[in-house]
Amino acid sequence: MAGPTLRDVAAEAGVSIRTVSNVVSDYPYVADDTRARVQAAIDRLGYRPNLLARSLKQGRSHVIALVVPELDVPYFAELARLIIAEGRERGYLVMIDHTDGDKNLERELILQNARPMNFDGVILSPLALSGADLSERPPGAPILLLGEKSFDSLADHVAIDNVAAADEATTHLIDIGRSRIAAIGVQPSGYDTAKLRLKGFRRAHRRAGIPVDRSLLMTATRFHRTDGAEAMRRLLARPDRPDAVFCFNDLLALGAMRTVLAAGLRVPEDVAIVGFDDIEDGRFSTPTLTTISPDKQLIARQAIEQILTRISKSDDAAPIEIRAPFRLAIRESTAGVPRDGGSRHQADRPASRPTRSDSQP
Amino acid sequence: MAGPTLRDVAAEAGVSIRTVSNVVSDYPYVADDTRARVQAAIDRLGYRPNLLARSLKQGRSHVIALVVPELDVPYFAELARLIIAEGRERGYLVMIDHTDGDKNLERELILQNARPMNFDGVILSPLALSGADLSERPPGAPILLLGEKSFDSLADHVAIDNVAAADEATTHLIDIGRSRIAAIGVQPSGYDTAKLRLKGFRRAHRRAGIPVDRSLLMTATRFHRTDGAEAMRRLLARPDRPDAVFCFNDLLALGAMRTVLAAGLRVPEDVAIVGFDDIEDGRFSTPTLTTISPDKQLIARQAIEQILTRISKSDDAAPIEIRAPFRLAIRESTAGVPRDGGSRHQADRPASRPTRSDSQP
DNA sequence: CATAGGCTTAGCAACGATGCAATAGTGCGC
DNA sequence: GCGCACTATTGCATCGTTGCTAAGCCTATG
Repeated sequence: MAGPTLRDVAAEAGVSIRTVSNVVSDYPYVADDTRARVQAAIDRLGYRPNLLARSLKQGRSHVIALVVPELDVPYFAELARLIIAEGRERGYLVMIDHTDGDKNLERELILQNARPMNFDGVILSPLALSGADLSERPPGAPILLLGEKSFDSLADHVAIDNVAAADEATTHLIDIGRSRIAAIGVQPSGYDTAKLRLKGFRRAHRRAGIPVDRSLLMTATRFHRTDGAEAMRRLLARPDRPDAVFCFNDLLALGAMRTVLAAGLRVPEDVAIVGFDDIEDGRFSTPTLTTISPDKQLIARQAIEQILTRISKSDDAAPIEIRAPFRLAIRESTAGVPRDGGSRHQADRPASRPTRSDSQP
Repeated sequence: MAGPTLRDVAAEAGVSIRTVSNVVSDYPYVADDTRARVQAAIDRLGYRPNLLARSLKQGRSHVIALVVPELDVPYFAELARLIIAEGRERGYLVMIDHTDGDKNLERELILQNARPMNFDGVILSPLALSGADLSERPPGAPILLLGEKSFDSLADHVAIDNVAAADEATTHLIDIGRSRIAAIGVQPSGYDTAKLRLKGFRRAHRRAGIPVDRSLLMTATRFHRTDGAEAMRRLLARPDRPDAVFCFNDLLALGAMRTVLAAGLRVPEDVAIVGFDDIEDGRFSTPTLTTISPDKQLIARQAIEQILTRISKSDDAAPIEIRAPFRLAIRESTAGVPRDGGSRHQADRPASRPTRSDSQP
């Protein structure tokens, strides 16, 4: 169970523990034949350094934690994968934990006291974390936030410009001729993401001179398919249903799409849909989903790079804010089909989709 | 950066380090007032035990690794979430890593030498790992395999009965009147999962007295949507296209479904589709996806329980095999719509789906 | 009154590694 | 011939914690 230690290798090679350590850590002043002898002993015994002991001594674990609300939400899974990969390239292990939505407060607290496991840093994708929570954090491993700018930045963060992105998505709906546009994903309070996306939604309306119908702002406690489906059901039950929906994430959008289609309506002809996040599902739904596509690869890289900088330099500089790029991926769910008023049941399903503004894998 | 240690607390409380340790670990023979004094000091300083040091001393890290091929494949993400949760309940941290498909061999090897991080155990979901690879593993942390029975079991494993499940899925297609049934996901070699599912597929045919058309067995190098879409494209290009498809996982099925719908055909009327895994996407696709639904919750629990048993008892008993239950979730993609020969373009989209054998969230 | 036994506290060594710096041995220049 | 720079190897202390065990005290019991 215990595995060989430096001591065992030293005995095997007939040198001191220290010399073995020197070989392992590539210390230059080791005679060639000694090095060879030690290496042979290492191979023979199958020695592997005990990272726990090394970490303890060095005061650094080479592990960073990634905390997301829910790992099985595709956006987070995709991001987690990229962050793990980025960390690995730099010799860091990434430990994932999830807060399960609302329980986050308690979990968050545990993570702010994250010293226990000796994470060298924590990358946190907050749901309902306030600036106050952050400021109460005891000094320890650096924290980096993914997503929203949490009030007065008390920590680094990496995010796309949510307002601009939501604006662009909404403007796209306006551009294809929609005017009764609903929003799904509005949050009661505290959730920065939703706030910023709503802000962009409003801004687009303002610029286009279209009033926002407040009754079309649908709240969603969580950002799952089922919430999107439910919100859309409420929307369809109204006499004056919307002709487009901007959903604050792709899962909401896919849930909403399901409801629209199951009700016998067409997407985008009757209801155009735009999502947010560009998860893979949306590239294979029917119709495929128009969505805001953040550059996840870049987000992952910048997050890791920035937190490693903090770690290595114990950098006390002011928190920085990193803007990652995004683009609007236009697909079939808004397919540029012009709004044509009453002819609601004109065609069957088109045999092949006409426009394809975005590559389909 | 360093945080207070036992020593600091001891000084603060005016007792020995050992006594503080006794308080922290709930040793019963500590005088009440001493305990109170120490606790106060702990609170005042914000002391948190250093788990690295504790692990080093105890020779146990309370971390287990979960290695999956790809974290952003929904099935694995869902499973990972459950396993993390199960581990957490038992005081274990679960560290996730992914092998990225084929690179797995090298990564696997690293993980078999997983001692570095001092994982107490490794839960591995292998893609192309052979029994030989396993037997070469140096003795160390116990390994548990998720999924297929890898030849002569050299490690515990938890899995559903893939042959029976594939059989049931295929039989369902036969029961609703299909006879030209394709399979998507056949693997060239070495991949146990695919082999077993193909075996069940054949068995169902044999029992029903229907010959298997080998040209309908579609290989797929990976199990992604795009592979399913591509395979289905090849199938549809044939003059004698199939009337049903059994896909070896849900992603393949969703990709295949996309292709069928984009070609202007109907699911299930023209082509019925069954998947495997029951990922959430399939419950919200249109049509919703009939699929084999393994009891993931139970798989996660049993995997954690079994590996913790091995860890705690350093149990040398023979490897055991745990069968998790599954069921066939019948949804719209096979919706019991009877096969009606030529009338391919009969109806428009049904306004509301007729049968609903499975709950829709 | 002596002794056993329970309570309470603490000292020491050790987990496996590395930082620091000392000890030798060699070759070189002046 | 001596000091100095450089190479090669090593011992000791230490990271923060816990296992083991001793020591002191107090109470109950024969």
